[in-house]
Amino acid sequence: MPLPERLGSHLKRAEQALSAAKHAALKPAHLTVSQYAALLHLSQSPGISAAALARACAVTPPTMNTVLKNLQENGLIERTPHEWHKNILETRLTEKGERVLADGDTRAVRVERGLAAEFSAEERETLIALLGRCIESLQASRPDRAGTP
Amino acid sequence: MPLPERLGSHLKRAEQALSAAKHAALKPAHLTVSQYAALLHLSQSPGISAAALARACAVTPPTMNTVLKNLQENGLIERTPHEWHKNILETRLTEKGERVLADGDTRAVRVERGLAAEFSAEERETLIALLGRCIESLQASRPDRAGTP
DNA sequence: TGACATGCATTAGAGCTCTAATTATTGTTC
DNA sequence: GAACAATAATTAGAGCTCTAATGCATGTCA
Repeated sequence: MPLPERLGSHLKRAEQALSAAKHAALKPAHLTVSQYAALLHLSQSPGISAAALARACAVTPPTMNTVLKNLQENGLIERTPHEWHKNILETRLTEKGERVLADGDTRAVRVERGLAAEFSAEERETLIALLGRCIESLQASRPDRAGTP
Repeated sequence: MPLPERLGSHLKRAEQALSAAKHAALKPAHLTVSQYAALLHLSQSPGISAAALARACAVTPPTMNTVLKNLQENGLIERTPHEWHKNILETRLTEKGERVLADGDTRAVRVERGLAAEFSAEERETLIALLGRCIESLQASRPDRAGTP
């Protein structure tokens, strides 16, 4: 099967370009793409557990664990035991985390807007719909992950 | 900016789903997705240098170095000094590498065909074209990488 | 010939990602 | 109450990825 016919190669390159662009954009904020994603979801659901955050960011718990570890070392988040549910660590942004996220967000959104400006509203919808079908199709072929969001 | 409006989140999830599907498909062949990509390009350009292979796979030379190191340890490739250009290591598939690649290729192509079957020919072209514009747009915003394929 | 640019290979270091396994807690079911 | 399932957190280990820096070889140009 010739490479240009494989949807996967195009998909991979596009994601790679996006990731590289965001990485470069977030560098001045001293954030990685993953750290930014975690902070963003965290700001929208304060006190969320690491496992739930992992689901929101579509990564596995151990992955989120390493990301959170680095964020904590940099003082951007704090993790405190849940009041009565002893097996949960509530994760929250620190003040510094709020500031850094705000800075990073303007930079990341700039990239997203630049990309969005490349397309018309109709094209954006088409692209999102097609990507959604990719995701569904690929997940359907993996029964073990059927219900994973 | 709301998350569902960000093209990036959809792009990332689609790539993640594809990568996971391929990883699972290649597991019985004892290959990672990156190793498979390297072997595939290698079979099409025998004797290519590691740097050129890195460009073909759209990764950096050190990345390709680690991939090749693992492939060599598993006896799938061999690297011999270039005849007269002493600074180049020619990389080639071993017989075992050929066999493993053939096995992995049928598995990987199965995933690609399954994904492609989700769409009509027109839809596939549309998706590839839209992804191509994503790549161009994102690379244009990174002057340092302008000419990188 | 010497200085320089180019390209290849490699190392060091940081960070992300996964699977697999372990431990602990909570809530349910018999 | 005891066994069980479900969820959360964590560790271990392998692998990929990047940037930055170094060393070496080749070819070009003054």
